[in-house]
Formats: sequence, structure tokens, C-alpha cells
Amino acid sequence: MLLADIDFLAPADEVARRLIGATLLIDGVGGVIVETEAYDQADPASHAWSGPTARNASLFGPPGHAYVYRSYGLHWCLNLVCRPAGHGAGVLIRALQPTQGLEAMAQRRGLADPRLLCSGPGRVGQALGVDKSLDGRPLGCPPFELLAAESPLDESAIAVGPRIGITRAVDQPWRFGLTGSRYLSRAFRAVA
DNA sequence: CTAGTGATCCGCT
DNA sequence: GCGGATCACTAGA
Repeated sequence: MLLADIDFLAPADEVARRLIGATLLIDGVGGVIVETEAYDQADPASHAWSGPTARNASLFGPPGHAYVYRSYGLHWCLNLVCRPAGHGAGVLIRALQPTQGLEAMAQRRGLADPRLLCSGPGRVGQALGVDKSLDGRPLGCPPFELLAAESPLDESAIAVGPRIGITRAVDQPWRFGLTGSRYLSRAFRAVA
């Protein structure tokens, strides 16, 4: 299974859902995507909301590329750009289950607990060595590797909920996760 | 377990 | 000047 299995022209929330269970590697280091969030241009919580700027240019660039931004002045966060018909939209990678390059990740993070290596967008960035130099780079070639899940995930395997750490459009259910994973940045609230 | 806070930079209401 | 798509650490319940 290769990059071609993921259609980055689909709406961001669909791409975010489909990415759960896929494997993301940078220079051979990474793991299985267990948590994502979708951000669309028509979405007050998105960096694309106010239109293209120098910072978010990659969000308006070709789909299937990376958008990297600095969060709170210290963390690098990775988005995968998807773009339904002229929109600036992307999927934030919020958490991975580490499977490859555990030593490199532990070294970069300064700790070894696998559950703390990639359980949050800033942690993912640090563990995979993400920085501004990857902004705008295509996901289909080195240092990136993106492998679709071997078999499609069952509906019940995908948890859905409100996004984390935003103040606008808080009710939009555009956070997706692998149900029951121990590598999430936070647990999903159980369905009532 | 939850709540609060400092770190640290950049882009823009 | 203000406020983040965050994290780590502390204090207290």
C-alpha cells in the first residue's frame, strides 16, 4: 500500500478519518497514526481561515504535501495538506503509535516511555525531527513515507470528537482517533 | 486526578 | 501588544 491509496483531494475531515491506521515515517522514524484533526478554510479555527499568508502558504499549495508551523513559539507541528477545489485545508497529525526508530525518538524526546514519545502534535514533531525545512515538501518521496493501513478500519474502530486546544468552532467534531489506543494525546469521551 | 503556569516566537486584529 | 491547532512541571484535592 502506498501514498496513492490516500486521496488528498477529499475534504479534510474525510482525509483525517482515512489517515487513522496509516503509517507515517520521516527518515524511517515514526509509526501508526492514531489521532488526527481536520482543519478547513471555511473554519474559524483553521490557519487557513483568513486566507493565504506567508506562514500558511503551504496549506494553499498542492495537496499531498506537508504544512509545518511553529506552535506557541516552541513546538513544530505537522499537517498533511488536502484541498477540495481551491480550499486551503489540512489534517493535523496529533499522535502516533511508535513502531520504527524508537531509539531515535527517545533520544530526541529525552525520554523512553513509548506512550509519551508521540502522544501530542508537538511531541510528534519533536520525535520525528520535524522543522520548517519540511514545510511544503511532498509526502510521496523522502524523507517522507506514508503507507495506508493494510486493511480498511471498521467504523467502530474510529473515535470522533471535538478538537483540542482551540477556542473557535469548538463543537465541530473533527478530531479522529483509533478507538482504545493507548497512544492518544487524550482519551475520547465515551459515547453517552 | 484536575487546575494553574512559565517557556518562547511569530504573525496579525 | 496579544494570543495562540502545546508541553512539562508543580501544587493541591
